[in-house]
Amino acid sequence: MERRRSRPRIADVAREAGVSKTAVSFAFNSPERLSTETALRIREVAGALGYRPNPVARMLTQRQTMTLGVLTPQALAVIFSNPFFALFSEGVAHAAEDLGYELHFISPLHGSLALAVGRSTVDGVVAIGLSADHPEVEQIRGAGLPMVLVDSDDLPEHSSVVVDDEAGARAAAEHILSLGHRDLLVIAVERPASEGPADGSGVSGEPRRNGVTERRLRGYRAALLAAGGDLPDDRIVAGRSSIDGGSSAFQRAWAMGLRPTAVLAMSDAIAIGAMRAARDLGLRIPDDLSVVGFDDIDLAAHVDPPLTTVHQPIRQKGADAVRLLLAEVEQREAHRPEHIRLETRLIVRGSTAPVPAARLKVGSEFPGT
Amino acid sequence: MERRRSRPRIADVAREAGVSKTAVSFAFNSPERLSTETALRIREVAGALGYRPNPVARMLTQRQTMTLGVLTPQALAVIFSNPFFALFSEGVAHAAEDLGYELHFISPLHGSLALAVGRSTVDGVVAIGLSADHPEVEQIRGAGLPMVLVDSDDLPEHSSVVVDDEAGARAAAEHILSLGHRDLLVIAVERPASEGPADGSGVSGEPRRNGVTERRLRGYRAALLAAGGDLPDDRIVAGRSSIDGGSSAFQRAWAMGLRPTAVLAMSDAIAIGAMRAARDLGLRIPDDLSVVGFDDIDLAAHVDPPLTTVHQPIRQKGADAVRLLLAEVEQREAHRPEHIRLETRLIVRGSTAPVPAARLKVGSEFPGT
DNA sequence: TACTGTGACTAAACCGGTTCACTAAACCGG
DNA sequence: CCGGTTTAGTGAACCGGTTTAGTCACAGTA
Repeated sequence: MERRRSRPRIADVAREAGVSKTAVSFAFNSPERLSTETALRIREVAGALGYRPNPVARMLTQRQTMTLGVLTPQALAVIFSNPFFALFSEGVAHAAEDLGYELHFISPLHGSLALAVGRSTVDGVVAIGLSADHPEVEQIRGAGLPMVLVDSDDLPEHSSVVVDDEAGARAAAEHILSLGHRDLLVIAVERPASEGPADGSGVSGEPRRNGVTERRLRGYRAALLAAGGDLPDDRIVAGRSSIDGGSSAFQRAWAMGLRPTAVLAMSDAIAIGAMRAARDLGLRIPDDLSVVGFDDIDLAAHVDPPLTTVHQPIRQKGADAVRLLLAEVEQREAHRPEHIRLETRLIVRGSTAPVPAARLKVGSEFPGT
Repeated sequence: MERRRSRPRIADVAREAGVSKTAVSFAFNSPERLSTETALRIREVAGALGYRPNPVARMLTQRQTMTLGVLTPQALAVIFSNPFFALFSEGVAHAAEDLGYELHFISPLHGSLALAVGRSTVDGVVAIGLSADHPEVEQIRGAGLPMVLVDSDDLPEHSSVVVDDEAGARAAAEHILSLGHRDLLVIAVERPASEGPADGSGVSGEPRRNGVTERRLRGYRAALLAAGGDLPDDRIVAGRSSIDGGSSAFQRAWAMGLRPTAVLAMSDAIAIGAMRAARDLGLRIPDDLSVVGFDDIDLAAHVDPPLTTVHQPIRQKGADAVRLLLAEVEQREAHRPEHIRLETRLIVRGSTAPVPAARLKVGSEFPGT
């Protein structure tokens, strides 16, 4: 007696139940087309055999996978250690689950995002943090795969979700200026190595050239300009968007001789790292140094002192992206791309305070002006 | 002229290039079986047509998906907000990426994990935190899908990865005891609603009955027993494994009149929440209250004071699980399940200190003994 | 009795690839 | 020039389902 080691197929069930493959298929998908007894009997036989319809075969005939992709230019391992991304995924996951879709994370495979995209079996993609000129954007468009861009520059052909980064950054800078600070340090998110020039030069410490960083920088600048100051390049450093990244960026700035009274950080992780580094250097927060973050991750309210930061609706960003994507996936024809811009909001907590008296310059002028 | 709206198929490329489907397939998968020029020409035609082999069809014929599933009994949204899981995923993702596999997260779909498993197209699954008697374990075995269990009780048929929870918990308790503490509070991870009894009763605050909680409880007990004490049920409370969960669990204990000098928390998130709640109640840490966590997530070293905790190699757990799973996936026959047990290590930081003098009982006896 | 309709079920085509078995032509040493 | 091996390529079967277009038996109607 030969032992069948592979899973039973629809044909096995059909033979065993003495019906056609079609009948078995009907028994599962449209039982009303069969007499009640037949449908029941088929399902019984199927159960006894341990039959489970092969989902890959089903995907092939239905020409849809009921799976959505989340595309990121960074490795999964990096992604998961980023609290911002965790929140975003939460939003995406929630919406996808509600609508009955599975989720598939697409990140560079063997260093190649193109390869990963080619292999992936999804009905549509949410791309996060992918600059609009990234080559994969073109690849996905070429493949005719519906896509929603999040935190990119707007592309007319694709729906998109962004937050008003510029207004948020401006609010952060205005808050700091209103407290009398004039000597600022901006810590941006550095460009990851994978996006750097091929020769590997100038990778570390260089601000990312993508939309988010640019927009936030514009916001900071706008506030400073309105107050009669400006933001010279040597007041901008960059680091990885993590606690350690913020920590070492602040140390680097300190070593370069900078002695700011306030730090504008482009992410909460960076802000928290900067606070740690500052404290290790003997500074008290907010007495000696004010720090403002960006994002308002859950941790922000839980550090000591609680972090003043720019809140952005991260979960909602994920949920909205899925909603837009499904609108396109489910009614392919006659679909017009939609562009959503969500608002930000400054949340003042304990990490900012008036500029220390000792550092107060006469008339609160900007240094050198 | 009819516009072809669907993607080109292999037959289109074959026709356009004047060759057979087989040749096109060869051009991509085994070009050495074709003359160099033919292979090149076919690829050119394919490129011009924007042809991309349909990965679903490929999966069907190859009968493998090059995708691994990560199975969790909780909703994705919950998962992503859990730093422990983020670390674990990091380990899984790293290993999977190295080996050329995609990752697919499987979590309850419309509340049904069974449905999600049925739909998923994976070559094998890593199940985390699924108790061994969970019905889905049986379902997956029935489907003949390779599976590795993480943090469950060992099942002889499946490979598994666990850490030595009992020894870790014992080390934590011994540390606390050696500092003179006798009045302890244990905060366990509560059973999630989805695992509770159907009538919804007794869900909140009840410790989870899965292997991890049990093993850690045993470890705590062993240390206490060896020191001549014990761990009555009213010294154990439970909360969600999050900062807020720990916070409210501690508040609940306090409201019940408990005034411990030390807290043994079953996760760092809970420990951090307990510290916050304690501080809000006017307690100083570690002067008035010592707190020990479990896991050693990245944040543990970054809170104030830095958290004393039991380190477990979370990333490695993920990586090892993938390694074991692939051993089974890639050579289905003649495979013997393997069981890995990783070590834990107590990391003493700033959240634990000798019992406050005011609370020191004569002879350091246990209360009531 | 012939005609029409309906309920229950089926054979065959199809989804889009891969692969097995085979062939025609070129090559090759003796 | 012969028999055997390589090279380059092909047609058909196959993966495991769904779906289209019937077939067949039987009941109802004129």
